[in-house]
Parts: sequence; C-alpha cells; structure tokens
Amino acid sequence: MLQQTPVVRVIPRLEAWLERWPTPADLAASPPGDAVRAWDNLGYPRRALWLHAAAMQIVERHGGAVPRDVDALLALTGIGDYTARAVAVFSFGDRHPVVDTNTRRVIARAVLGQGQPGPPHGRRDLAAMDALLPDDVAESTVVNAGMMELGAVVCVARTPLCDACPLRDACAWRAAGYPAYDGPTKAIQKAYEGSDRHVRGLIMRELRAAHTPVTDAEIATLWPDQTQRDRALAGLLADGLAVRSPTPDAPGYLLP
DNA sequence: TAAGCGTGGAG
DNA sequence: TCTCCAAGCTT
Repeated sequence: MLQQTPVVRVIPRLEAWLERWPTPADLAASPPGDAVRAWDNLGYPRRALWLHAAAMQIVERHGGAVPRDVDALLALTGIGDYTARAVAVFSFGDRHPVVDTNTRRVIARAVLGQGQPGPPHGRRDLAAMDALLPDDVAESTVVNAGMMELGAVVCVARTPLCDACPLRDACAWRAAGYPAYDGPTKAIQKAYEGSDRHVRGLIMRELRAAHTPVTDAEIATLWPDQTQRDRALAGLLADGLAVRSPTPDAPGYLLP
C-alpha cells in the first residue's frame, strides 16, 4: 500500500484491510476483485491484484507464513527491492539495506552533497545504503528506520528543515552551501488530465462501485473519446483488473 | 532501460 | 491554477 503512496493515506485503509483479512490465507480465500474493491481509491489498483496474488503464493509456497528470506520475498508478485527488504528488516529484524525514496534523498544530501537523488538505480542504491549500515543487526534496523524517517519528516523534498536536522553538522550538502542540483533529472511525470491513466481510473471507479456488469454503454458515458476508451479497457482486461461478464444475458465488465 | 501505471494533498 | 511528489514494481 505504501508504494508511491503517502503514509497518512494508507493507515486507515490498512487497518480496515487487516481487520477483514488478518492473514495471507484469509486474503487468498477471497476473490481478487474483493481486494481491488477494498483497495478503493488508493491508486495503482494493480497493487491490490498483486497483493492478492502474493497472498496465494504465500499459502502455496510457504504454508501461509510470510517468508523471511529476501529472495523468497522477491519472488512474490509485486514485491521488489524495497518491499522485500522492508519486510525482512522491519518485520523479522534482519540486516539488509532498505532503500526507499526517503533514504535515497538523505544519502544524496548528507553523504553525496547533492540537493536531490538521481534516478533510482537498484544495485548502486543498495550498495550505498549497505555501506552505511552498522554491523550490529539491532543497530542496523534502527539505521534503516532512521534514514527513512529522517527523509520523511526532516529531510523532505520541498523545504527540508535543515536547522532542526540531527545530521546538520555532518551533512555534505549543508557543508557545501546547499548547491543547486545539476545532475541527471528524474523522468518527467506526464499530465494526468486526459491521459490513459485518467480513463483507466474512471473505468475502475465504475467497476468498483458496480455489483452487476458494467455495460459498454455505461462506459461510453465516462469518456468521450472511443479510441482512448477502448485502449484503456483493453489494458484493464490485459492486466486482469477487469473481466468480461460470463453470462450472455448480462453482458459487460466486472472486477475479477 | 525506460515507460507506464492512480490519486490526492501541499506549496 | 499548476507543478511536484508520495515507504515502487513490472514489462
């Protein structure tokens, strides 16, 4: 849920989610569409599908217990470098480098003296964080958490609170006089308004609200451009976020 | 490797 | 208003 999503928006949804599905087996026993509906407007609904798939994999491969091994975690659908290590570190207390957007920003500033992190680079980012971790396992988990928290609360993207920062006397960026960032720029985010993502979002909102098949006519009311509509719907079908109604008497589209 | 993938809040 | 950005992942 936290992938590319602010913490404050996740918390209430997470609590409701865990009340309904306390274990992976509970989630795996529900249809994937229920997960997509409970996901509601958190964004990137594929994550709900992936989480459901991961729950099924955890039941099949690991007897319903979330694995502790990073490679086993990485093998789960929707679990990447960040999430796998976050689980291994924060749930199991093991020693691995956890690198998220906050960590990358703190390293860029405090260590490299740059105002912003460059584009993410998996191996290099992991190695950079690994070099900062103390050997002691318990201490390493605190450093992992501390780097993330510092980036989330103090060393924030827009207006960092440098005067209140516990690293102010050790920060390379501060020591260099806060030079403007001139390195490689991160990929520009395209406009959402009128994009395919926008149309997909409109269709998904309709599918989540409906408990009977959504017809082509209803989808047609959501967006004027048929070509773009068709492309969005085809994408949702390909992603498994929508399925065709199995009953000929009630044609249309449903959550899986 | 780079593009595609939602949504909403803050400055 | 508009731009940026938010505990990334997959193809």
